[in-house]
Amino acid sequence: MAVDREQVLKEAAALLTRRATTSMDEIARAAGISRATLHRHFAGRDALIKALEEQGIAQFGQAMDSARLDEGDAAGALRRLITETEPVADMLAFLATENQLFEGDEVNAGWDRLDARITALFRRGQEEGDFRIDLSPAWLAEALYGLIGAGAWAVHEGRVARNDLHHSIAELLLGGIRRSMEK
Amino acid sequence: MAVDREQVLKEAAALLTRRATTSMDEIARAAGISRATLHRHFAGRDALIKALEEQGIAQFGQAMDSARLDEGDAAGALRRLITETEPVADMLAFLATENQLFEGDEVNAGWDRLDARITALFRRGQEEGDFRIDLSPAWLAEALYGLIGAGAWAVHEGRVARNDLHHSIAELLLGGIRRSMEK
DNA sequence: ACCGAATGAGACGTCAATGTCTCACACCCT
DNA sequence: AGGGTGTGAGACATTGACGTCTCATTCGGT
Repeated sequence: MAVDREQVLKEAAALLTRRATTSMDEIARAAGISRATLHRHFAGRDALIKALEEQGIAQFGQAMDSARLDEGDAAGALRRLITETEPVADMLAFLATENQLFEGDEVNAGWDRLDARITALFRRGQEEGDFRIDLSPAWLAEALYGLIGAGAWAVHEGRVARNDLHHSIAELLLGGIRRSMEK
Repeated sequence: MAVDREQVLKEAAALLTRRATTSMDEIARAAGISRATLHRHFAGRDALIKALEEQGIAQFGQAMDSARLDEGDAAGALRRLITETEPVADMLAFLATENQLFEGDEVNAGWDRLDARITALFRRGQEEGDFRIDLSPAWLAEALYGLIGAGAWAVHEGRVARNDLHHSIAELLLGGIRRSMEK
């Protein structure tokens, strides 16, 4: 009976996002396996975290591929990205919350690559005259991560319906809060 | 030489936001004091966390008072809030990131009160026709926390200038990314 | 210059989590 | 039925952080 590695990581991400000090034992029990088995699949806590980061990065990268960031207008690409991102929102929330842990060079490099693609998307939007230029691409990228994290958290807390998530994030990011469009 | 309790808490917030497992020793050194002194001022880690939460809530509450959330239009109030919030952004980032830790009833109640005030502000904006109504006040509140946290982090990383912070947050939140104002 | 208070450095004991190991059991395939 | 694999349960030593304590030093006010 092979352990579902992906499922274990998903549980771990959910727990660690809520409480970074969650013990290996708690993670194991949440995943429905014993601590011994958890250690058989992940050499240790560090290895688990690293696997989590790697999978998160891989999934985020796939979401970006699926979103075809280079096609169409930047706003549409951003909407697609947010939609594609939804299934891995927990993972992303973990990455955004815990990216301070990045100490491995590879993981760092992997994240930098993703970040560069996001930043480039915002820059493209600005160059095409679609996005305002008084907000830096770097900030917009950080804001996107923050909103995705906040969204995942809000869903967890039941403050936002999961179905509304992309809409909530995309509309806020693209259109802001204001109802009327006059300055 | 009285230890600057407030400064210690601020440092602690910055560190703990980045890495929740930061040791007492690291916090002490970051604050420029010895571990012994840190323990003299805070009975233990739990006490430190609690003090952090309490001060964060108190400071956030003061920022809300200073912002006079009930005066003028909601957008203006929100701008004032973000401006007033800037000095305690680290604290707020900690609260927003770690509020999952809330286990003490008092702390929880205190946060709920603040959250209610923020939510009420967004609701007022909607009722006055200033804010769009397809985004729930609860989500807007979460988004605000997320953006403040992301902003504090971005400043830490040098990706955003501290002086640009309120502008970056307020403009994004109020106006969104789009340059042009047509739908 | 002096004295009390506060701090820094470090030495403990304690404890929870970790990582490793063994052994028994359940499952699967032939 | 039988061998192989994967798992659960638990024991065990190790590690690192924690909390407490002592003592020398420094700082600050008078």
